Amino acid sequence: MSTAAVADTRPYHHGDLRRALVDAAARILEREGPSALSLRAVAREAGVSPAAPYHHFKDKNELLEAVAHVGWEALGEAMLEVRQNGTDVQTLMTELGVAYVCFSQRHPALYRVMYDRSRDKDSLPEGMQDKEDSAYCLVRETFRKVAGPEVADVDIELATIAAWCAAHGLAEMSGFAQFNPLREALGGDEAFLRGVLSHLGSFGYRGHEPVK
Amino acid sequence: MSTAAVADTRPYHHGDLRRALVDAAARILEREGPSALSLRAVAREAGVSPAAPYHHFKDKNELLEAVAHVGWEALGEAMLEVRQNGTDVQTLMTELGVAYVCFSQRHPALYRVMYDRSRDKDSLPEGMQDKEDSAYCLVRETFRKVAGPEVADVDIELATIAAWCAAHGLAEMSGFAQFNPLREALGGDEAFLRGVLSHLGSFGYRGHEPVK
DNA sequence: GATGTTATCTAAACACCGTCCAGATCGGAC
DNA sequence: GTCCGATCTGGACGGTGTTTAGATAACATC
Repeated sequence: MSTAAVADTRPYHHGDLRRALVDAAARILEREGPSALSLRAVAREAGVSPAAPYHHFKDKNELLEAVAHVGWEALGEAMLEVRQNGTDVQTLMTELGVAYVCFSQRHPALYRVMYDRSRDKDSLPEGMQDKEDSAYCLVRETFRKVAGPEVADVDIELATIAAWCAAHGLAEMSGFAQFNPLREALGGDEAFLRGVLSHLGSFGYRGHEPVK
Repeated sequence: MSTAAVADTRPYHHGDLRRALVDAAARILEREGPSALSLRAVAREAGVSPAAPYHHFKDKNELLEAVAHVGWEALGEAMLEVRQNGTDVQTLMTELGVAYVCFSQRHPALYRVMYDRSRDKDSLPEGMQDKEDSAYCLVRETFRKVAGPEVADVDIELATIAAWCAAHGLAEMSGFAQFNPLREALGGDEAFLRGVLSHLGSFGYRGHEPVK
Protein backbone atom coordinates (compact mmCIF):
# COMPACT_ATOMS: atom_id res chain seq x y z
CA MET A 1 0.00 0.00 0.00
CA SER A 2 1.44 3.35 -1.01
CA THR A 3 -0.40 6.18 0.63
CA ALA A 4 2.17 8.84 0.03
CA ALA A 5 0.25 11.95 1.00
CA VAL A 6 -0.47 11.10 4.59
CA ALA A 7 2.32 9.73 6.71
CA ASP A 8 -0.22 7.82 8.71
CA THR A 9 -0.46 4.16 7.75
CA ARG A 10 -3.88 2.70 7.09
CA PRO A 11 -4.02 -0.64 8.85
CA TYR A 12 -7.14 -2.07 7.23
CA HIS A 13 -10.21 -1.04 5.26
CA HIS A 14 -10.31 2.59 6.12
CA GLY A 15 -8.58 3.04 9.41
CA ASP A 16 -10.43 4.57 12.32
CA LEU A 17 -13.55 5.44 10.38
CA ARG A 18 -15.52 6.23 13.49
CA ARG A 19 -13.21 9.05 14.43
CA ALA A 20 -12.90 10.10 10.80
CA LEU A 21 -16.67 10.49 10.60
CA VAL A 22 -16.86 12.61 13.73
CA ASP A 23 -14.03 14.78 12.43
CA ALA A 24 -15.69 15.09 9.04
CA ALA A 25 -18.95 16.10 10.71
CA ALA A 26 -17.17 18.75 12.76
CA ARG A 27 -15.46 20.04 9.63
CA ILE A 28 -18.76 20.34 7.75
CA LEU A 29 -20.32 22.03 10.76
CA GLU A 30 -17.64 24.72 10.89
CA ARG A 31 -17.56 25.18 7.14
CA GLU A 32 -21.24 25.10 6.15
CA GLY A 33 -23.33 25.15 9.29
CA PRO A 34 -25.85 22.74 10.82
CA SER A 35 -28.25 22.66 7.86
CA ALA A 36 -25.55 21.10 5.67
CA LEU A 37 -24.82 18.32 8.15
CA SER A 38 -26.44 15.32 6.48
CA LEU A 39 -25.27 11.79 7.08
CA ARG A 40 -24.56 11.45 3.37
CA ALA A 41 -22.49 14.63 3.37
CA VAL A 42 -20.46 13.32 6.28
CA ALA A 43 -19.84 10.05 4.45
CA ARG A 44 -18.87 11.99 1.34
CA GLU A 45 -16.48 14.16 3.32
CA ALA A 46 -14.89 11.04 4.80
CA GLY A 47 -14.72 9.38 1.37
CA VAL A 48 -16.97 6.41 2.08
CA SER A 49 -20.36 5.21 0.90
CA PRO A 50 -23.58 6.55 2.45
CA ALA A 51 -24.18 3.28 4.27
CA ALA A 52 -20.73 2.99 5.82
CA PRO A 53 -21.51 5.08 8.91
CA TYR A 54 -24.15 2.55 9.94
CA HIS A 55 -21.40 0.14 10.97
CA HIS A 56 -20.23 2.63 13.58
CA PHE A 57 -23.40 4.46 14.60
CA LYS A 58 -26.93 3.18 15.03
CA ASP A 59 -28.34 6.18 13.18
CA LYS A 60 -27.70 9.84 12.49
CA ASN A 61 -28.60 10.82 16.03
CA GLU A 62 -25.87 8.65 17.44
CA LEU A 63 -23.29 10.30 15.22
CA LEU A 64 -24.51 13.73 16.26
CA GLU A 65 -24.27 12.64 19.86
CA ALA A 66 -20.63 11.78 19.34
CA VAL A 67 -20.08 15.19 17.76
CA ALA A 68 -21.86 16.86 20.67
CA HIS A 69 -19.67 14.93 23.09
CA VAL A 70 -16.44 16.38 21.73
CA GLY A 71 -18.15 19.77 21.83
CA TRP A 72 -18.92 19.45 25.53
CA GLU A 73 -15.34 18.42 26.22
CA ALA A 74 -14.03 21.44 24.38
CA LEU A 75 -16.42 23.70 26.27
CA GLY A 76 -15.28 22.23 29.56
CA GLU A 77 -11.64 22.86 28.67
CA ALA A 78 -12.37 26.45 27.67
CA MET A 79 -13.96 27.09 31.04
CA LEU A 80 -11.20 25.33 32.95
CA GLU A 81 -8.67 27.63 31.33
CA VAL A 82 -10.45 30.59 32.85
CA ARG A 83 -10.06 29.18 36.33
CA GLN A 84 -6.34 28.79 35.84
CA ASN A 85 -5.98 32.45 35.06
CA GLY A 86 -6.17 32.90 38.79
CA THR A 87 -8.48 35.85 39.19
CA ASP A 88 -10.29 36.38 42.45
CA VAL A 89 -13.49 34.50 43.01
CA GLN A 90 -15.65 37.55 42.37
CA THR A 91 -14.57 38.14 38.80
CA LEU A 92 -14.28 34.41 38.18
CA MET A 93 -18.04 33.99 38.04
CA THR A 94 -18.46 36.53 35.27
CA GLU A 95 -15.41 35.28 33.40
CA LEU A 96 -16.84 31.75 33.39
CA GLY A 97 -19.98 33.11 31.80
CA VAL A 98 -18.00 35.07 29.24
CA ALA A 99 -15.95 31.99 28.40
CA TYR A 100 -19.14 29.97 27.97
CA VAL A 101 -20.78 32.47 25.65
CA CYS A 102 -17.59 33.13 23.69
CA PHE A 103 -17.24 29.41 23.05
CA SER A 104 -20.75 29.37 21.61
CA GLN A 105 -19.86 32.34 19.43
CA ARG A 106 -16.67 30.73 18.15
CA HIS A 107 -18.46 27.46 17.33
CA PRO A 108 -22.10 28.36 16.78
CA ALA A 109 -22.95 25.32 14.68
CA LEU A 110 -21.32 22.94 17.12
CA TYR A 111 -23.06 24.60 20.04
CA ARG A 112 -26.38 24.23 18.26
CA VAL A 113 -25.83 20.51 17.73
CA MET A 114 -24.83 20.13 21.37
CA TYR A 115 -28.05 21.63 22.66
CA ASP A 116 -30.29 20.13 20.02
CA ARG A 117 -29.14 16.72 21.22
CA SER A 118 -29.65 17.69 24.85
CA ARG A 119 -33.18 18.93 24.22
CA ASP A 120 -34.07 15.79 22.30
CA LYS A 121 -32.84 13.68 25.19
CA ASP A 122 -34.15 16.13 27.78
CA SER A 123 -30.89 15.93 29.67
CA LEU A 124 -27.44 17.38 29.81
CA PRO A 125 -24.55 15.02 29.01
CA GLU A 126 -24.31 12.23 31.53
CA GLY A 127 -22.16 12.76 34.57
CA MET A 128 -22.06 16.51 34.10
CA GLN A 129 -23.24 17.15 37.65
CA ASP A 130 -20.95 14.62 39.29
CA LYS A 131 -17.72 14.48 37.34
CA GLU A 132 -15.04 16.56 38.96
CA ASP A 133 -13.73 19.24 36.57
CA SER A 134 -16.89 19.33 34.50
CA ALA A 135 -18.01 22.79 33.54
CA TYR A 136 -21.15 22.42 35.63
CA CYS A 137 -19.26 21.45 38.79
CA LEU A 138 -16.82 24.25 38.17
CA VAL A 139 -19.67 26.75 38.34
CA ARG A 140 -21.18 25.10 41.39
CA GLU A 141 -17.91 25.10 43.30
CA THR A 142 -17.37 28.73 42.42
CA PHE A 143 -20.81 29.52 43.79
CA ARG A 144 -20.03 27.63 46.94
CA LYS A 145 -16.97 29.78 47.54
CA VAL A 146 -18.88 32.96 46.83
CA ALA A 147 -21.79 32.01 49.05
CA GLY A 148 -20.02 30.97 52.17
CA PRO A 149 -20.83 28.04 54.44
CA GLU A 150 -24.15 29.27 55.78
CA VAL A 151 -25.91 28.90 52.41
CA ALA A 152 -27.83 25.67 51.95
CA ASP A 153 -26.86 23.13 49.33
CA VAL A 154 -30.23 23.51 47.69
CA ASP A 155 -29.59 27.18 47.13
CA ILE A 156 -26.16 26.48 45.69
CA GLU A 157 -27.72 24.06 43.26
CA LEU A 158 -30.51 26.46 42.33
CA ALA A 159 -28.05 29.27 41.75
CA THR A 160 -25.92 27.01 39.57
CA ILE A 161 -28.92 26.05 37.48
CA ALA A 162 -29.96 29.68 37.22
CA ALA A 163 -26.51 30.71 36.05
CA TRP A 164 -26.39 27.86 33.57
CA CYS A 165 -29.77 28.77 32.14
CA ALA A 166 -28.77 32.39 31.82
CA ALA A 167 -25.49 31.55 30.12
CA HIS A 168 -27.28 29.25 27.71
CA GLY A 169 -29.90 31.86 26.95
CA LEU A 170 -27.26 34.49 26.36
CA ALA A 171 -25.29 32.08 24.20
CA GLU A 172 -28.27 31.60 21.95
CA MET A 173 -29.38 35.22 21.84
CA SER A 174 -26.19 37.27 22.16
CA GLY A 175 -26.01 37.72 18.40
CA PHE A 176 -29.58 38.98 18.01
CA ALA A 177 -29.80 42.14 15.96
CA GLN A 178 -31.95 43.92 18.54
CA PHE A 179 -29.00 44.08 20.90
CA ASN A 180 -26.62 45.74 18.44
CA PRO A 181 -27.27 49.35 19.53
CA LEU A 182 -26.68 48.47 23.15
CA ARG A 183 -23.63 46.41 22.24
CA GLU A 184 -22.09 49.33 20.42
CA ALA A 185 -23.03 51.77 23.15
CA LEU A 186 -21.11 49.63 25.62
CA GLY A 187 -18.06 49.47 23.37
CA GLY A 188 -18.05 45.96 21.99
CA ASP A 189 -19.35 42.47 22.41
CA GLU A 190 -17.39 41.43 25.49
CA ALA A 191 -18.48 44.51 27.36
CA PHE A 192 -22.04 43.72 26.40
CA LEU A 193 -21.72 40.16 27.65
CA ARG A 194 -20.20 41.32 30.95
CA GLY A 195 -22.96 43.87 31.27
CA VAL A 196 -25.69 41.26 30.90
CA LEU A 197 -23.93 38.71 33.09
CA SER A 198 -23.41 41.28 35.81
CA HIS A 199 -27.18 41.40 36.25
CA LEU A 200 -27.44 37.71 36.95
CA GLY A 201 -25.72 37.41 40.30
CA SER A 202 -26.98 35.69 43.39
CA PHE A 203 -26.14 35.82 47.04
CA GLY A 204 -25.74 39.54 46.71
CA TYR A 205 -23.09 39.16 44.06
CA ARG A 206 -23.58 40.99 40.78
CA GLY A 207 -20.47 40.37 38.74
CA HIS A 208 -17.19 42.22 38.61
CA GLU A 209 -18.59 45.34 40.17
CA PRO A 210 -19.06 44.57 43.84
CA VAL A 211 -22.27 45.53 45.56
CA LYS A 212 -21.96 48.49 47.84
CA MET B 1 -57.34 49.92 -3.31
CA SER B 2 -60.47 47.85 -2.73
CA THR B 3 -62.73 49.39 -0.20
CA ALA B 4 -64.02 46.93 2.35
CA ALA B 5 -61.12 44.45 2.51
CA VAL B 6 -59.53 44.71 5.92
CA ALA B 7 -56.97 42.01 5.29
CA ASP B 8 -55.35 41.13 2.00
CA THR B 9 -56.17 37.44 2.46
CA ARG B 10 -59.15 36.56 0.33
CA PRO B 11 -61.15 33.34 0.11
CA TYR B 12 -60.82 31.94 -3.40
CA HIS B 13 -60.73 28.27 -4.29
CA HIS B 14 -60.24 26.75 -0.94
CA GLY B 15 -61.21 29.59 1.27
CA ASP B 16 -58.52 31.03 3.50
CA LEU B 17 -55.90 28.42 2.75
CA ARG B 18 -53.15 30.51 4.23
CA ARG B 19 -54.72 30.43 7.65
CA ALA B 20 -55.72 26.81 7.19
CA LEU B 21 -52.09 25.90 6.58
CA VAL B 22 -50.87 27.70 9.67
CA ASP B 23 -53.56 26.00 11.74
CA ALA B 24 -52.69 22.62 10.26
CA ALA B 25 -49.04 23.18 11.08
CA ALA B 26 -49.88 24.08 14.67
CA ARG B 27 -52.03 20.98 14.94
CA ILE B 28 -49.25 18.70 13.69
CA LEU B 29 -46.81 20.41 16.03
CA GLU B 30 -48.96 19.72 19.09
CA ARG B 31 -49.81 16.19 17.98
CA GLU B 32 -46.50 14.84 16.68
CA GLY B 33 -43.77 17.31 17.51
CA PRO B 34 -41.36 19.38 15.42
CA SER B 35 -39.72 16.47 13.61
CA ALA B 36 -43.04 15.58 11.97
CA LEU B 37 -43.61 19.09 10.68
CA SER B 38 -42.88 18.71 6.96
CA LEU B 39 -44.41 20.95 4.35
CA ARG B 40 -45.97 17.90 2.74
CA ALA B 41 -47.49 16.82 6.03
CA VAL B 42 -48.98 20.27 6.50
CA ALA B 43 -50.48 20.16 3.01
CA ARG B 44 -51.83 16.67 3.70
CA GLU B 45 -53.37 17.84 6.98
CA ALA B 46 -55.02 20.75 5.19
CA GLY B 47 -56.22 18.50 2.39
CA VAL B 48 -54.34 20.08 -0.48
CA SER B 49 -51.54 19.05 -2.79
CA PRO B 50 -47.88 19.38 -1.72
CA ALA B 51 -47.39 22.32 -4.08
CA ALA B 52 -50.38 24.33 -2.90
CA PRO B 53 -48.58 26.06 -0.01
CA TYR B 54 -46.19 27.69 -2.46
CA HIS B 55 -48.95 30.04 -3.55
CA HIS B 56 -49.13 31.45 -0.03
CA PHE B 57 -45.58 31.09 1.29
CA LYS B 58 -42.26 31.53 -0.48
CA ASP B 59 -40.90 28.39 1.10
CA LYS B 60 -41.12 26.25 4.22
CA ASN B 61 -39.31 28.84 6.30
CA GLU B 62 -41.93 31.44 5.57
CA LEU B 63 -44.68 29.11 6.75
CA LEU B 64 -42.75 28.35 9.92
CA GLU B 65 -42.34 32.07 10.47
CA ALA B 66 -46.09 32.49 10.33
CA VAL B 67 -46.47 29.66 12.84
CA ALA B 68 -43.87 31.25 15.08
CA HIS B 69 -45.71 34.56 14.85
CA VAL B 70 -48.91 33.17 16.32
CA GLY B 71 -46.75 31.51 18.98
CA TRP B 72 -45.24 34.83 20.01
CA GLU B 73 -48.66 36.40 20.20
CA ALA B 74 -49.92 33.62 22.42
CA LEU B 75 -46.86 33.96 24.65
CA GLY B 76 -47.44 37.69 24.93
CA GLU B 77 -51.05 37.12 25.95
CA ALA B 78 -50.07 34.57 28.57
CA MET B 79 -47.69 37.05 30.14
CA LEU B 80 -50.18 39.91 29.96
CA GLU B 81 -52.64 37.81 31.92
CA VAL B 82 -50.18 37.61 34.76
CA ARG B 83 -49.95 41.37 35.00
CA GLN B 84 -53.70 41.65 35.29
CA ASN B 85 -53.70 39.40 38.30
CA GLY B 86 -52.60 42.49 40.16
CA THR B 87 -49.90 41.22 42.42
CA ASP B 88 -47.34 43.62 43.81
CA VAL B 89 -44.40 44.48 41.66
CA GLN B 90 -42.03 42.26 43.59
CA THR B 91 -43.80 38.99 42.93
CA LEU B 92 -44.76 40.11 39.43
CA MET B 93 -41.22 39.65 38.19
CA THR B 94 -41.09 36.01 39.22
CA GLU B 95 -44.62 35.34 38.02
CA LEU B 96 -43.73 36.67 34.58
CA GLY B 97 -40.87 34.23 34.45
CA VAL B 98 -43.08 31.38 35.58
CA ALA B 99 -45.67 32.27 32.96
CA TYR B 100 -42.98 32.33 30.30
CA VAL B 101 -41.56 28.94 31.21
CA CYS B 102 -44.98 27.37 31.72
CA PHE B 103 -45.98 28.48 28.23
CA SER B 104 -42.93 26.73 26.82
CA GLN B 105 -43.85 23.61 28.78
CA ARG B 106 -47.44 23.63 27.55
CA HIS B 107 -46.37 24.10 23.91
CA PRO B 108 -42.84 22.71 23.68
CA ALA B 109 -42.92 22.07 19.94
CA LEU B 110 -44.30 25.51 19.17
CA TYR B 111 -41.73 27.12 21.43
CA ARG B 112 -38.98 25.24 19.63
CA VAL B 113 -40.17 26.48 16.25
CA MET B 114 -40.36 30.01 17.60
CA TYR B 115 -36.76 30.06 18.74
CA ASP B 116 -35.41 28.07 15.82
CA ARG B 117 -36.74 30.79 13.54
CA SER B 118 -35.30 33.50 15.76
CA ARG B 119 -31.87 31.92 15.79
CA ASP B 120 -31.88 31.47 12.05
CA LYS B 121 -32.72 35.13 11.60
CA ASP B 122 -30.53 36.15 14.54
CA SER B 123 -33.27 38.36 15.88
CA LEU B 124 -36.37 38.34 18.02
CA PRO B 125 -39.67 39.09 16.26
CA GLU B 126 -39.73 42.58 14.84
CA GLY B 127 -41.03 45.34 17.05
CA MET B 128 -40.70 43.30 20.20
CA GLN B 129 -38.66 45.99 21.93
CA ASP B 130 -40.85 48.86 20.86
CA LYS B 131 -44.42 47.68 20.67
CA GLU B 132 -46.35 48.57 23.77
CA ASP B 133 -47.77 45.47 25.48
CA SER B 134 -45.18 43.14 24.00
CA ALA B 135 -43.83 40.62 26.45
CA TYR B 136 -40.39 42.17 26.25
CA CYS B 137 -41.63 45.65 27.09
CA LEU B 138 -43.71 44.22 29.88
CA VAL B 139 -40.58 42.86 31.53
CA ARG B 140 -38.67 46.08 30.96
CA GLU B 141 -41.39 48.24 32.48
CA THR B 142 -41.61 45.96 35.46
CA PHE B 143 -37.86 46.30 35.96
CA ARG B 144 -38.16 50.05 35.73
CA LYS B 145 -40.68 50.07 38.56
CA VAL B 146 -38.55 47.78 40.67
CA ALA B 147 -35.39 49.73 40.05
CA GLY B 148 -36.53 53.23 40.80
CA PRO B 149 -35.64 56.41 38.93
CA GLU B 150 -31.95 56.57 39.83
CA VAL B 151 -31.09 53.51 37.74
CA ALA B 152 -29.80 54.26 34.25
CA ASP B 153 -31.70 53.18 31.17
CA VAL B 154 -28.76 51.07 30.08
CA ASP B 155 -29.00 49.05 33.27
CA ILE B 156 -32.72 48.56 32.81
CA GLU B 157 -32.11 47.27 29.34
CA LEU B 158 -29.30 44.99 30.46
CA ALA B 159 -31.40 43.57 33.27
CA THR B 160 -34.26 42.93 30.86
CA ILE B 161 -31.97 41.10 28.49
CA ALA B 162 -30.51 39.11 31.35
CA ALA B 163 -33.96 38.11 32.59
CA TRP B 164 -35.05 37.18 29.08
CA CYS B 165 -31.97 35.04 28.54
CA ALA B 166 -32.49 33.30 31.85
CA ALA B 167 -36.15 32.63 31.15
CA HIS B 168 -35.30 31.26 27.72
CA GLY B 169 -32.57 29.06 29.13
CA LEU B 170 -34.87 27.76 31.82
CA ALA B 171 -37.60 27.19 29.26
CA GLU B 172 -35.29 24.96 27.24
CA MET B 173 -33.75 23.14 30.16
CA SER B 174 -36.44 22.95 32.82
CA GLY B 175 -37.39 19.45 31.75
CA PHE B 176 -33.88 18.06 31.90
CA ALA B 177 -33.68 14.80 33.82
CA GLN B 178 -30.77 15.99 35.95
CA PHE B 179 -33.06 18.43 37.72
CA ASN B 180 -35.67 15.86 38.72
CA PRO B 181 -34.30 15.14 42.21
CA LEU B 182 -34.18 18.82 43.05
CA ARG B 183 -37.61 19.34 41.52
CA GLU B 184 -39.09 16.67 43.73
CA ALA B 185 -37.23 17.88 46.78
CA LEU B 186 -38.83 21.28 46.32
CA GLY B 187 -42.27 19.78 45.95
CA GLY B 188 -43.11 20.13 42.28
CA ASP B 189 -42.26 21.86 39.07
CA GLU B 190 -43.60 25.33 39.83
CA ALA B 191 -41.70 25.46 43.10
CA PHE B 192 -38.59 24.45 41.20
CA LEU B 193 -39.13 27.18 38.62
CA ARG B 194 -39.68 29.78 41.31
CA GLY B 195 -36.58 28.57 43.09
CA VAL B 196 -34.41 29.00 40.02
CA LEU B 197 -35.97 32.31 39.04
CA SER B 198 -35.50 33.65 42.54
CA HIS B 199 -31.75 33.48 41.99
CA LEU B 200 -31.88 35.69 38.95
CA GLY B 201 -32.85 39.02 40.45
CA SER B 202 -31.21 42.33 39.89
CA PHE B 203 -31.16 45.64 41.72
CA GLY B 204 -31.12 43.74 44.94
CA TYR B 205 -34.31 41.94 44.08
CA ARG B 206 -34.35 38.17 44.28
CA GLY B 207 -37.87 36.99 43.66
CA HIS B 208 -40.84 36.50 45.89
CA GLU B 209 -38.82 35.79 48.98
CA PRO B 210 -37.44 39.13 50.08
CA VAL B 211 -33.78 39.40 50.95
CA LYS B 212 -33.12 39.38 54.65
C1' DG C 1 0.29 -21.11 4.79
C1' DA C 2 -4.59 -22.30 3.99
C1' DT C 3 -8.92 -21.99 6.29
C1' DG C 4 -12.99 -20.00 8.10
C1' DT C 5 -14.90 -16.04 10.81
C1' DT C 6 -16.06 -11.64 11.45
C1' DA C 7 -16.01 -6.83 10.92
C1' DT C 8 -16.11 -3.55 7.37
C1' DC C 9 -17.57 -1.44 3.26
C1' DT C 10 -20.35 -0.88 -1.35
C1' DA C 11 -24.28 -0.80 -4.46
C1' DA C 12 -28.94 -0.59 -5.00
C1' DA C 13 -33.29 0.23 -3.39
C1' DC C 14 -37.26 2.38 -0.57
C1' DA C 15 -39.98 6.06 1.21
C1' DC C 16 -39.95 10.64 2.26
C1' DC C 17 -38.56 15.41 1.79
C1' DG C 18 -38.43 20.55 -0.34
C1' DT C 19 -39.10 22.64 -4.54
C1' DC C 20 -40.24 23.65 -9.35
C1' DC C 21 -43.00 23.31 -13.65
C1' DA C 22 -46.84 22.63 -17.07
C1' DG C 23 -51.34 22.57 -17.15
C1' DA C 24 -56.23 22.47 -15.24
C1' DT C 25 -59.71 25.21 -12.71
C1' DC C 26 -62.19 28.90 -11.27
C1' DG C 27 -63.48 33.99 -9.44
C1' DG C 28 -64.12 38.38 -10.92
C1' DA C 29 -63.39 42.54 -14.29
C1' DC C 30 -64.52 44.11 -18.77
C1' DG D 1 -69.51 35.98 -22.91
C1' DT D 2 -64.68 36.61 -22.89
C1' DC D 3 -60.53 37.11 -20.87
C1' DC D 4 -57.11 37.49 -17.04
C1' DG D 5 -54.92 36.19 -13.24
C1' DA D 6 -54.95 33.94 -8.88
C1' DT D 7 -55.32 29.25 -7.16
C1' DC D 8 -54.68 24.38 -7.13
C1' DT D 9 -53.05 19.60 -9.11
C1' DG D 10 -50.01 15.96 -10.88
C1' DG D 11 -45.70 14.91 -11.93
C1' DA D 12 -40.91 15.44 -11.85
C1' DC D 13 -36.02 16.34 -9.94
C1' DG D 14 -32.45 15.92 -6.70
C1' DG D 15 -31.63 15.28 -1.96
C1' DT D 16 -32.28 12.80 2.55
C1' DG D 17 -32.21 8.69 6.29
C1' DT D 18 -32.25 3.94 6.39
C1' DT D 19 -32.25 -1.08 5.07
C1' DT D 20 -30.80 -5.07 2.48
C1' DA D 21 -27.78 -8.27 0.02
C1' DG D 22 -23.45 -9.05 -1.36
C1' DA D 23 -18.31 -8.05 -1.84
C1' DT D 24 -13.83 -7.48 0.55
C1' DA D 25 -10.20 -7.68 3.68
C1' DA D 26 -8.11 -8.24 8.41
C1' DC D 27 -7.69 -11.66 12.01
C1' DA D 28 -7.66 -16.18 14.60
C1' DT D 29 -7.15 -20.97 14.21
C1' DC D 30 -5.41 -24.98 12.54
